[in-house]
Amino acid sequence: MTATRMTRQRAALLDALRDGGFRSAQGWHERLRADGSTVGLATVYRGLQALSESGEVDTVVTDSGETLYRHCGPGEDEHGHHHHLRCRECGRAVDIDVPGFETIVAELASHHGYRDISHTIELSGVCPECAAAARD
Amino acid sequence: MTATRMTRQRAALLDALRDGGFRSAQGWHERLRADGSTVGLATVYRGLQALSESGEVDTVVTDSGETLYRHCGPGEDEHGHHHHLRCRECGRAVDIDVPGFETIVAELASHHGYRDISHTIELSGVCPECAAAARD
DNA sequence: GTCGTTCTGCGAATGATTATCACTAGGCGT
DNA sequence: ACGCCTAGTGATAATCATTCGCAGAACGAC
Repeated sequence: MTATRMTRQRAALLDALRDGGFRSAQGWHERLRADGSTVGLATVYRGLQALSESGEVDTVVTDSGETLYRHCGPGEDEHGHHHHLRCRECGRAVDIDVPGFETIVAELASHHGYRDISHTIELSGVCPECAAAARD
Repeated sequence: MTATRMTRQRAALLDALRDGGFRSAQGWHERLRADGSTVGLATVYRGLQALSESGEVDTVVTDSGETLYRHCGPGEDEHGHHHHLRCRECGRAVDIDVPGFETIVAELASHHGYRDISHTIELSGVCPECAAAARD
């Protein structure tokens, strides 16, 4: 089996990840270095990728094409499909729930004969704090 | 003012674009070459970018990070914000309308105090034809 | 046809991500 | 505690989509 070892780097990543908010892979890398950990960029990418596959981090892709990562449910919610409302400025995000959306999507899909539907909802805006800050 | 000239390349792009379906920039480029036009890749990128800004093409970003382009409303529907159900296999897409979604989003946003909300909905699946073809 | 601008094409540059590969270090068995 | 085996690490090279820079070509108004 594929044993996953808990290394110093991985622990550091998980730890940093814990303070919520979306950050790019390189962003998390910087943060780790800032915290004193000597972690390679490649390792951060690998770690984030692994975590995203195991469902421990969510990922979103920005307009500019970079992938943002964020710590999410510990793992026990395999069903836990939810969405985010992310702040364009600071990356802070709140989990949201769009009632009935999944159902509507399923109906639309079958209506058109499409199968194996997957959906992505990306909501972004400016959070109260950043809006206030921007107002100067 | 910024006069937009109708060049051979741009015409060819618009023409190719007309047969619907999402394709990557490089995909459209290939198609143009296949049709006999000698167009540079950079030109295709520039053209698609311009068209997307003027609202004549829709863009979506795939998981792998490439941007797909597709001809859309001639331009008169500035309000025409709609979504797509795209086939993962052939790129064919149908326009869909998620009733009430915009409203729900607006409510959620204001509930959390977020402003200037923008949203993206990405629906993809396998269309009937491709599903049948895949079934062999 | 002439001219000023915009557009095109090419290749080089960028930026994010992934692969490579020799080396380090978890961690299980003893 | 000791060693071994393998997964993990890190620096760098490679990849891939996209953008830039610039010399020359092509629009289209006069």
